[in-house]
Amino acid sequence: MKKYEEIYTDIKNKIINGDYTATEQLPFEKDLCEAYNTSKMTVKRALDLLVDEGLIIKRRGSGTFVKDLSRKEIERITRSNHLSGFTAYHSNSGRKVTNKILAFEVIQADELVQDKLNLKPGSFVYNIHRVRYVDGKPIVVEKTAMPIERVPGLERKHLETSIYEYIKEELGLKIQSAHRRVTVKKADQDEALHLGIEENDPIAVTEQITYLDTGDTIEFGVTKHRADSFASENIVSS
Amino acid sequence: MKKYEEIYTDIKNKIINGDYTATEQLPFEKDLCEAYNTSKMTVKRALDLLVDEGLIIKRRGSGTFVKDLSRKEIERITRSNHLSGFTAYHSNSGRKVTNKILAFEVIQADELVQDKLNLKPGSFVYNIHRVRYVDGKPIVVEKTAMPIERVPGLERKHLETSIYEYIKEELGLKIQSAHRRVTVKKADQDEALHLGIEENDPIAVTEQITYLDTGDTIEFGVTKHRADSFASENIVSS
DNA sequence: GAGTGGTCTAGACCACTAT
DNA sequence: TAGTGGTCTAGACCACTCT
Repeated sequence: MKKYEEIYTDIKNKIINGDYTATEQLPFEKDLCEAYNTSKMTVKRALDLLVDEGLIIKRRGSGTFVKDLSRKEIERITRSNHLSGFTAYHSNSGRKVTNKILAFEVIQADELVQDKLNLKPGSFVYNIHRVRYVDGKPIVVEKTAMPIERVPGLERKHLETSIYEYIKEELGLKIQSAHRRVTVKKADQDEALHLGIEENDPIAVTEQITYLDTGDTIEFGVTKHRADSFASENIVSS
Repeated sequence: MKKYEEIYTDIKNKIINGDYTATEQLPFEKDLCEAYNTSKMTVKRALDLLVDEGLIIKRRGSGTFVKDLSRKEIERITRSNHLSGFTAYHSNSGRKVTNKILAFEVIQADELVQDKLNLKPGSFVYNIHRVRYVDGKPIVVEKTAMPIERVPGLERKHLETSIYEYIKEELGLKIQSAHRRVTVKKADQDEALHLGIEENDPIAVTEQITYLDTGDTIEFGVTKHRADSFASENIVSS
């Protein structure tokens, strides 16, 4: 493990365990350098990770302090959301993910998809339409477009489990980031039917463009979430 | 301006202007060091900002590349949302923000507020309840709790314009970050009335804890948004 | 093997805060 | 004025990709 990760993890654990409590001052960078037998840049980097994560703040001229966080807020940050797919996310909690496939076809990308995925006119994409269940309960209905040449050999069986797993494990591709947008609307008849809710009930809509570590787009997806199983968290800075 | 910010801005502009296009390879770090007459760490830092922002990706052993971004996606990222208050955000677009004050009182923090703001039992907070309008149209209804000792001298007139402005300009405090959570629900009768929508229409609910640059909590707010004027965007990594 | 980006160092100097 | 964190350097060595 990298040195700055070790320092980061160590200090983070001390905050979680209460060795450093809310608003408490951390040792100075100079002292941390000695304690961890390392240089200033490395300590700074470790601390900056904690700043980004929202656990500490730094004040030039004064020192470094744990934020005025409640226990619950620390917990919330701790199990913070890095990018993980639907299947991975829910399976980690020991729940069972199943999918109903409503459509699986290859079509020419329409203008919206072309634009979002930055494709040439006439490009072909998989068009995937699924309802996704956790422990038998419908959670989201999802429409996804994926450029066929970037996901060769995609089959129906992959949709029934996890497309991301296929992309990662079998194709050996790495997903690097996703650009996400959350809005809110009334469920139409179709959405209500699939999600087991009433028409006009509120739903959350997330639009997502996913990128590989090569920088190429791999997916444009629009996901409709049942209101009772949706939450989105993030930390805004500066 | 700091050197790494200059490099960051320069490269960012080149991407926005199309000097570097989607999927194009950037010069190597070594060459950028020469071009900007600086050291590797500084160039790396500038590039890492662009990575965080979602504009480029780096591949060890290969090089650095512009992401496969559409023009619209570049625009979207460009006018990206740092932390800005309601008034500042909407006024920047030349629109007029007004507020209707439904409640302004000092009360003992209830358990929820105590917990979120990490306050001692019995602490007093301002309890503020406002409807906020942009160009006369109701956009959000907002309930905010602020510890009185951290916002001394808050008056009704500040609520009618911008509390953040008072905090920043008159108290000289600096807001550093906010922890946000987005959920979705049906509007109740009260919310519908204030927002000018129908009961049971969908609304977005954001819960926010705001921190000063001292690390202290300054605000716990719950905001109900009209669906037609709400969107939340973010980039998820790793 | 040559070349990329990633980590880390030891230290200089700067901007800011406290006293 | 002393001490904090912030920026920046010049260079070493490592992990990885490509050919």
